[in-house]
Amino acid sequence: MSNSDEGQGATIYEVAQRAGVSIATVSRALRNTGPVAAGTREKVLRAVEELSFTPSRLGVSLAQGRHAANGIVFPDLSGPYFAEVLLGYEEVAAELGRSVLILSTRGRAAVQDLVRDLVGRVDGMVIFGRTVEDALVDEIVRSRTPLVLLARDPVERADAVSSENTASAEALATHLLGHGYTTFALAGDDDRGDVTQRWTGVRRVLSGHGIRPPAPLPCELTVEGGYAAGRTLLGGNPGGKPAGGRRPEAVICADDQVALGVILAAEELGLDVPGDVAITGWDDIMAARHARPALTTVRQPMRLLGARAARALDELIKGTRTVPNSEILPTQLIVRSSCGSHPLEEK
Amino acid sequence: MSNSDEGQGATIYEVAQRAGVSIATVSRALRNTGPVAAGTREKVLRAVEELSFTPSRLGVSLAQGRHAANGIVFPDLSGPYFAEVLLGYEEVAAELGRSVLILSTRGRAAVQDLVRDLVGRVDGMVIFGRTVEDALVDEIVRSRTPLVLLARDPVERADAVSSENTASAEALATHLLGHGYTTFALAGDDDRGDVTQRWTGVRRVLSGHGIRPPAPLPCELTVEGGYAAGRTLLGGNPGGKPAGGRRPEAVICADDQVALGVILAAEELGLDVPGDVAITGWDDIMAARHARPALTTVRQPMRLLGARAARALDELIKGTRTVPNSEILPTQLIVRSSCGSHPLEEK
DNA sequence: TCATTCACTGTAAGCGCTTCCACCCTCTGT
DNA sequence: ACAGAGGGTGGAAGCGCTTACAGTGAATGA
Repeated sequence: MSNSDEGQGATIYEVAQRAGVSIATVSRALRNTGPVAAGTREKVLRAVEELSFTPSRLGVSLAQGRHAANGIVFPDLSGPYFAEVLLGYEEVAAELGRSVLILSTRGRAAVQDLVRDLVGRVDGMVIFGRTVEDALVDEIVRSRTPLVLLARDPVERADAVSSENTASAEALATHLLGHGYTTFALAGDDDRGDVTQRWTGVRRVLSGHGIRPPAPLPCELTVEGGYAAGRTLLGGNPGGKPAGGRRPEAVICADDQVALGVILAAEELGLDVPGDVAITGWDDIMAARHARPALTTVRQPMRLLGARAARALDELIKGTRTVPNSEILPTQLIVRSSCGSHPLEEK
Repeated sequence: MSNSDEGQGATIYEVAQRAGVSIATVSRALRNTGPVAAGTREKVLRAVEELSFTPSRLGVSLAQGRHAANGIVFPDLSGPYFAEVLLGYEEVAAELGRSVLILSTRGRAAVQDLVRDLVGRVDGMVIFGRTVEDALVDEIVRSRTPLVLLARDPVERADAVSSENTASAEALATHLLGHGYTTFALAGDDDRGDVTQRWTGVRRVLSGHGIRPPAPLPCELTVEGGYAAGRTLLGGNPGGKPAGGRRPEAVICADDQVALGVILAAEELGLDVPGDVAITGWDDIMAARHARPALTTVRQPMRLLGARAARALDELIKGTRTVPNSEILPTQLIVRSSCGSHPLEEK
């Protein structure tokens, strides 16, 4: 720490000159690749210290032909779901010595270009659901960029990690049937693959019990979207009547945020939850536990999802594994009070 | 789209060869820098198309001496606060043509090295609160890397963006006094600069009313941390009695997550909120509105915080502005029911 | 004592791009 | 008809690093 103003960073040449050696030796000394005499190493390290030298990442990457970074594309960062996944992803990536570049697509005009740019900056990518259109996904796969698809049905020659949807949806629907409900509504459908799977599970159970499954009411997967959907489904729309003419006994929501919005709408319409209408979510975000009433939902392992994606990507990048792999993580039905009263309520 | 297997991406040399021109011309044609005959441009573009050429980001960056990317360091991505800020940040950064690299420090061993690595990958950095120790911040400043500090007291020669804390804390405390409370507890103190400012505001008001301000009970700024703090403050600790010997009438929490935790603890201890104890948060995260009871809190413009930081950083990087700047965004007291009953309750 | 070996070190060729500079060749103005 | 002005282009020098490859000298074994 001799120089308090190091300016814009020294290069390996200056270090070499100061240490009286060649740049090759400096590189070797720093990366422990190839032999370096103890004395020489000493001199190099001192010069490095004195100049507070840090190798230029750009130079290193260009020479090595790798970025030591990977990217992730998601629709939105608002709401806990994606944040949690990102958390798990970043954690593992860091552990594996990779930086993380993020790209959120919501409301973005030139998604294609942004994604292409991102691809050029990383060794591998994770893409969430249907944020990127199929043609581009295909282009990425063909460019041999390691790719992991998250929460989406697999694609040829790319990995996929997602959490179980259909079976847990069946469990959820079965539970609701156990409450005796016979009229249902589905809120939220964003063309997201995982949501579609959930509806499939629900439909299957309802059909199996002779109930004609309702068409999902599309809405944005946010509290606001859920609120709007809630007004429509529960009768607050201009017509004063619910869509189907009759108010459903239970509203199954695509995720927790939608459910929270529907609860707000119900409250505003003077309906009691779950007395007048049962409401369920999906994800088990923090607010689900703290909501009034607490939300019955399906917990998915959000962090783990990100973590697994990061590991899968690492294998692909390192070439440890070359055959594509598809992983499905288990979920868990969490019964709280929003779906109706229970003798012993889970907290 | 002639070739369905492009392999690992063509270089500018191959494009040049195919177009029958020099790489200099290809570069000029692509970046519109310098004159290129119409016919030539045509040939180049065709070759680019045929090879589906994308300039290597590494090459471009190395030649231009810029990354077109910036970084952000935050303690944790769990919880809505940081996610929201990140959202605003990434949005503006993308708009300005910069990628975003993220680094979360919680539970990370070699933070220093990770941060240094990050610095080497970007044109500028945003650092949250006290995630990075002062010496390193100083080192970054000296290295002339554009730097914006978020939610933290300014440092010489670096920008700072934060939201107002002290005055709104005074408003909050004043409001609570208006309810007639005389005994208070403060929950949460993570050495975060912004929290300290909040306590300062609260203390000032309490002192001004002849109330001896309590020492904050340190706890992690999470729901779990808040729960633990709540048990201690409200009497659920092994001793069976609150810390001060007497249960406080109001618990002012460092943020909403802590408040939610304290509410859980209160509930578990059979206490009514706000009947037996009033509780307030800070941030106005989504769950605050949906909690039972709904949380009185101070809303801070989380997205805007990120957005402003991104813009400030951009000015610094572009050199549009060279003098450091410090910006403080306004906050707003949101009164809901957790602090006591009100004639007309805000929703 | 001499041919080998081997620990060290330097030279230089990339990695893929941008951009200064020089060059050539049409157009102008006179 | 001729100097001068540009438009259009290629050559080549970087940007900062890694890493064959080719030395150098000292130590080894016979």
